[in-house]
Amino acid sequence: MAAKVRPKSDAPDASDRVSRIREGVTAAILEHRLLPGTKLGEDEIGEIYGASRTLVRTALQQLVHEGIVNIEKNRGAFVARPTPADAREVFEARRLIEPTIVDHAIDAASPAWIDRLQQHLTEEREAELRGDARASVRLSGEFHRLVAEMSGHSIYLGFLKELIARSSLIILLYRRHDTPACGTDHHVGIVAAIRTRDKQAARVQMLSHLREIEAELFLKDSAADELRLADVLGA
Amino acid sequence: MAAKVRPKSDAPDASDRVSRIREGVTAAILEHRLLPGTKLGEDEIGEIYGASRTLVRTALQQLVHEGIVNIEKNRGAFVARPTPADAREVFEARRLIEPTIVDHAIDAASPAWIDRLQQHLTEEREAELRGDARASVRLSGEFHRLVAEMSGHSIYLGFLKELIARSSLIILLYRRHDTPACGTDHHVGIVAAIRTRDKQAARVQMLSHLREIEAELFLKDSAADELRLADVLGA
DNA sequence: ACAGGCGAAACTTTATACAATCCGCGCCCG
DNA sequence: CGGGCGCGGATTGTATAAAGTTTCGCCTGT
Repeated sequence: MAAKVRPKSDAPDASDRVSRIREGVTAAILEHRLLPGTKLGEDEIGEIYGASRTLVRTALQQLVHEGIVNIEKNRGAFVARPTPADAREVFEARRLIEPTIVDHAIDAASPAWIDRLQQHLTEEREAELRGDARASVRLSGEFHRLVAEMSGHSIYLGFLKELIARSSLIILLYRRHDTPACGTDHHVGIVAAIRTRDKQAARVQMLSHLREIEAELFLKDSAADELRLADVLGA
Repeated sequence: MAAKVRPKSDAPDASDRVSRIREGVTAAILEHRLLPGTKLGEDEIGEIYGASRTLVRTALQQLVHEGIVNIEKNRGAFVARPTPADAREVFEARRLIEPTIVDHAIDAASPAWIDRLQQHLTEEREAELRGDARASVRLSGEFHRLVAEMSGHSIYLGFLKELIARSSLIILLYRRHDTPACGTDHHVGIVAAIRTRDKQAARVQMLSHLREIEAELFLKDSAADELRLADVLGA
């Protein structure tokens, strides 16, 4: 038998250099440190992570498939800039999928998972209390991803990961005020519904939570043009 | 040595060699010519398409993200082998998404689209009449993709493309009898409902259509173990 | 004769070199 | 003085070569 311990599948991401690049860039986008339209030069990223362009390139291509990076031929890679139409589609898809996800999450709920959710709520509250906007927005997205992981449905999880990443860009582009990206209060209510295994309440609260997020956006196409112009000039 | 006559015109996909590879392999998988577990060697594919391994590699990575190819580290790329659990997830996701898709398709239905659907039904019937199983299974999947394109929702379309490709592998692995993969009759009924803009009927028929496909599968995990074992021994 | 280990071949992975393309800037011309 | 044109730098796309890993065959020892 093989004496060497072989990491069976592509599970460990940290050991893979490509995954480290991908997750680093993803985290930067989810924390609103990389703005839509920012150019992601291959040499530049390669320098940062001490990797060759080959690896950077594969990482960027994965991000393209996740919908948060665009590659223009012979031009390079850029952080994606979702249009208002994209935004509407993303949130419609989330309103369709996430109530079902939370439903399954209740089926799979164990004390360990409940604790995990509770701990996450604490982290969210702490980040909000100390005014750490970057951590707040990241944790808000991670809450939804956590519920999807809980549901155990890998297909839904994959879809939702993509939707969450795009949502982060959308919120950055189209949020009206400086309201928190994702009300922590709603998350508390959802966790409460999961704990009591009240599927109906959980679905309803998830749905209204998503509606409220979308309601805080300003999705007129004119606004997109304004923002786009402003961004170009600012750059 | 290959045709250097590549005019600088950006033809849609044909000029992109990576896309040509990706679509070629995808078509082979959707037509059940490439079986689950088949090794996809880089040199082998590169030879076929007259491309370098670099391009083959990027194409394969895209297919990994579509869920129909697995890459095992230092081992190579293989056609994916969905488990029964994967199969249940895929069909549950389809039952969730496709009724909504057909709903939107009705909103976007135009005479041109109706004609397109009608033409597709004719192709399906012809393929079935002449006993062309490969064309049949391909066209069955394409019908669902066509409806998704009709809906105009690019997010749903992307999700469904992935689900359809995986479904093709699932049907190949777990179909009980040699029943046609996707009853043409159901498609006829769905198109009729779209033509009359009867959303309720369309949703119901799409749902029962998907249920029937799944009902024709044999998704016991024991079967999966047998198959998996056979593969390990055979390899 | 069979089990076990060594070695070579084939493949994937990674890095680097080369070619093609695009953008910016200066020059020339109207 | 303004606009079009062409050249140079920079960046991406592609191919090829070097490096590491796995697998298979053969050979030896018992």
